[in-house]
Amino acid sequence: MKPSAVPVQNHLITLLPLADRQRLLAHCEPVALQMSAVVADWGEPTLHVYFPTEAFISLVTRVEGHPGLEVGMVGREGMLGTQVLLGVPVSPLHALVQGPGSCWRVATPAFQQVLADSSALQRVLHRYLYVRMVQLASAAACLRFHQIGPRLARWLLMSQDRAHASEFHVTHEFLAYMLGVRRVGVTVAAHALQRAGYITYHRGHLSVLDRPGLAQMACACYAADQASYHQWLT
Amino acid sequence: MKPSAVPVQNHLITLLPLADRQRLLAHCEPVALQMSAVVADWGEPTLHVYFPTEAFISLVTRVEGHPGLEVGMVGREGMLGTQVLLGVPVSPLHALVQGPGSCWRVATPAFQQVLADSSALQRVLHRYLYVRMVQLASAAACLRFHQIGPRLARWLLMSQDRAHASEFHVTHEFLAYMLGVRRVGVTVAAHALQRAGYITYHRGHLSVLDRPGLAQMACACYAADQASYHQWLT
DNA sequence: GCCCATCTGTGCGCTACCACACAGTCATCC
DNA sequence: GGATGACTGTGTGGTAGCGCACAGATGGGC
Repeated sequence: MKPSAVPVQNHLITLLPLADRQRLLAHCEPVALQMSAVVADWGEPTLHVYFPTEAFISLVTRVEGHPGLEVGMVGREGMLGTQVLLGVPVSPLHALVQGPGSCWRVATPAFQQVLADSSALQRVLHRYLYVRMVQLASAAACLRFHQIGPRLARWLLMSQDRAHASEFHVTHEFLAYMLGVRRVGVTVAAHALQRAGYITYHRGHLSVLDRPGLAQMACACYAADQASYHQWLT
Repeated sequence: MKPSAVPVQNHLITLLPLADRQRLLAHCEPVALQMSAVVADWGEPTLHVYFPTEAFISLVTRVEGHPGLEVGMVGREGMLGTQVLLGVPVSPLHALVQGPGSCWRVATPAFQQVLADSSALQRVLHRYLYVRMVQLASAAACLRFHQIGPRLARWLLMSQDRAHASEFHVTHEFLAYMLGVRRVGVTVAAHALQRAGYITYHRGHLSVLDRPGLAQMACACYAADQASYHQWLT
């Protein structure tokens, strides 16, 4: 749990040429995000943008009469606060820390300044925003067509990627919230994955045992998301 | 059905200051989109962007093993080709003409040029893109939580808004494709709306009779989408 | 005027998921 | 070490929507 000696980096930032990267990092401050912290909320002003290095964050939309629904994740591969790229410093989503850890944080005005001065940064983040839109569209189809089991498997893979660990803290209750289903539905699906030997869990602690097994179980959206990310962000 | 004498306009364009508007219109050419034409396709290069004036277009995502799923509509209030704003001239979605009619078309390079020179245009279109993202997220939740009846009612309202007419050509089969459900599901839901006196239809020709009735039937996503559009685009 | 393709209505069995309810198990805190 | 709260497993009945199959209606083409 100690910060590693080698500075952990955010992938979007590593894509920048040295000069642009340094200009951005000059305005970055390191912050540690706590589990379950709310980093952004519906309709609230976006005071900072975040580039996770260890932490990862779930993006949750809402619809009246329902508790919420995850429509994206942001980890070391991404950025929180893309709306600032569009000149709209108001968060459209709820952002919940799902994996604690370090993060770069940039105040919105400073970020806008750096962005205006760096076409390389614009290029990278515009592409990232494009990928998010593609993923948002595919998430919609996934929600409509795919069943709990494959969606759960996909969720676990995505979380594992961002947690950089094969174990993490998550309860069935929380998973149900993320996936927009009942807790019992998650219990049944998770049970099946456990019986297949792909995962094991106990009172909120979950371990991935067989990643290829999970990948086989997951819906194709996982691979599709990966592909579009890699297509546009090296 | 004749082009009106008064030039019909696209709402995004009318939001521009006169100078910027004229600069953009100088590169626009009028085109008439035919019913069922495919204006963009998955992974294809975006050679033009479109600003509908009479026409309207459905945006369709896909997921393996399923025919497709509508995730947005573009009519006089919007623009097709927002990915160009992000420097990615490749279409992430399938774009299908759902209401025929006139449209402004701009070649991608010319559009990029005008965009670079007009901060007002950037501002308007960035906001539009933000609204599309919000709507995409809410569409995901709508797909997950809402039933066919309310979703159908919402679809009809959205189409009516964009068709500028209370009648349009659409079959149950097509509606099923858009909504991601079986044709039979649409038949049942449409039947209910007809029995309630909100709509009437016959062999592919549908008329909205009672718009307030439909609005009452539709899920809250309709109002939410409207609200976010008006919040950011006057 | 007839045929045929298209469009709409209906029926039947099935599945995934829902709502609600409750039991068992385990960690932690006093 | 006993109570309490959190977490997971199970059961029962209900419903929305699915897959499949087919029947009736109607408009356009010949």
